[in-house]
Amino acid sequence: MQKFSFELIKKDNKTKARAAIIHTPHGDIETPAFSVVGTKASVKGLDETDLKNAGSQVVLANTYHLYLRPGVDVIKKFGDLRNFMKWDGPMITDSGGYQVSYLWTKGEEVGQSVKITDKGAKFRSHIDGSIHEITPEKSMQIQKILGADIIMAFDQPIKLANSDRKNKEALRRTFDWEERSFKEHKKLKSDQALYGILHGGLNKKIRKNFLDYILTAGFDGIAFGDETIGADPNFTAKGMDTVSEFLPDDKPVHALGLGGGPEGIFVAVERGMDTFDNTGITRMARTGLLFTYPEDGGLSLNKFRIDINKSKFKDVKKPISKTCNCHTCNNYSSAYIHHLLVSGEPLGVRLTTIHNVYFINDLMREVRRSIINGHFNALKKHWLGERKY
RNA sequence: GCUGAGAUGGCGGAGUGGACAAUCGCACCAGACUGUAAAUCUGGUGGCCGUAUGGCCUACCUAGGUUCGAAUCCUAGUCUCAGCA
Repeated sequence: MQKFSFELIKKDNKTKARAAIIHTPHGDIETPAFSVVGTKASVKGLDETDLKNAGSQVVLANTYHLYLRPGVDVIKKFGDLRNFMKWDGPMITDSGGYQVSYLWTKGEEVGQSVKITDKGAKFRSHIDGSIHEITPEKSMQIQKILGADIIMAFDQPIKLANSDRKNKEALRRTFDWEERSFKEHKKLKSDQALYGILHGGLNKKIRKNFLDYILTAGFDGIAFGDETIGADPNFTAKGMDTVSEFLPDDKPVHALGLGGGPEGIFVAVERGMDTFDNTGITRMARTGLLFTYPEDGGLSLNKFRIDINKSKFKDVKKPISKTCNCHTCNNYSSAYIHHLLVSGEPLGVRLTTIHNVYFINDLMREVRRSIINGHFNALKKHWLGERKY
């Protein structure tokens, strides 16, 4: 079984964009690459065959959700998550830090709460209300059982809406938690690659300090975190610009929750990101927002997507995209997809998800090719025109 | 044919004399969707005054009537449904 390693193939000479191969015990990831999100050991609507056909190389799953259900004991019986869900390629798991401290904002509003102390995060299960605690150590232990090739340090994300005092505390705690994650990971003698999560918002100094810490500590990779890499590409650019120039050549960089569709991708790739995950790709598919290529009329203005729910598609014979080569576009009309989604037919979700996942993977392949061939900027121009971020 | 119930906006369905341009649901339209408690969420939905906290018009089967005022009360008509035959 091959060990985890990062092999740089080609660097773009004008930007920080780079093509590489992340070698993992369960296969290679040719980067830049998108990791599809299968939080609860499932990419909603798709199985392994669908994912492979859509060009997916790696799947991200979630510690928080799988810990609560089905529980680590069940996964243990299957050896690891990969066997449980029948995915034989590389996997990433998130540490659960994001979920317990961020996704619970909604819960807090209705009286549920998460108590975060230096020890860890105490929270109530959204499934049955039972009380649980995840500490950095426990997150590492759970992630070892889940058995992904790439795992994340346990952190407490900064929230822009929070007070400076609260964020300062979160940052200090995150340093501490990541250090403890690292120690526990060593103690467990796991061959998984542990990424340190890079925080600091738009503050260049904090970001740089954090990066220095991650590098000197010896994490296997860097995960660019917090809210700055959301849905707004301009904001993403600002966040990444704080450290882009300092990213090392010998470590993979992952962008956690990179939004912004194709624009967000170009912004991130040209700032040195190798992999990224995003729930929006599959969620948008479920809600009918489907990606389109420039050849189909996709552009920044329409965010490279159409809303298949619109009644104007109800009798359109053409596929979603005439350029796309996915299973859905090769076989079905826009009208049929429109009908399936509007009628709430499960097949609709499967077909739209196949399309969006294929689209992003295809774009990533094209981006990779362009970096290797030295045409990255030309490709970017083809997609974004003269738009600058 | 008899007896009873009813007719409200695209549909279903509240309201039963002033606070009703009319609760609500669906449908429709628009928007949002970051390390997925998300096939979800938010907003709009008679017309016109560019937008409105505002104003005017047309509206609750039809035609009359009572009243300062009616979707709501009265009279007649038309239609629908249920039971009986």
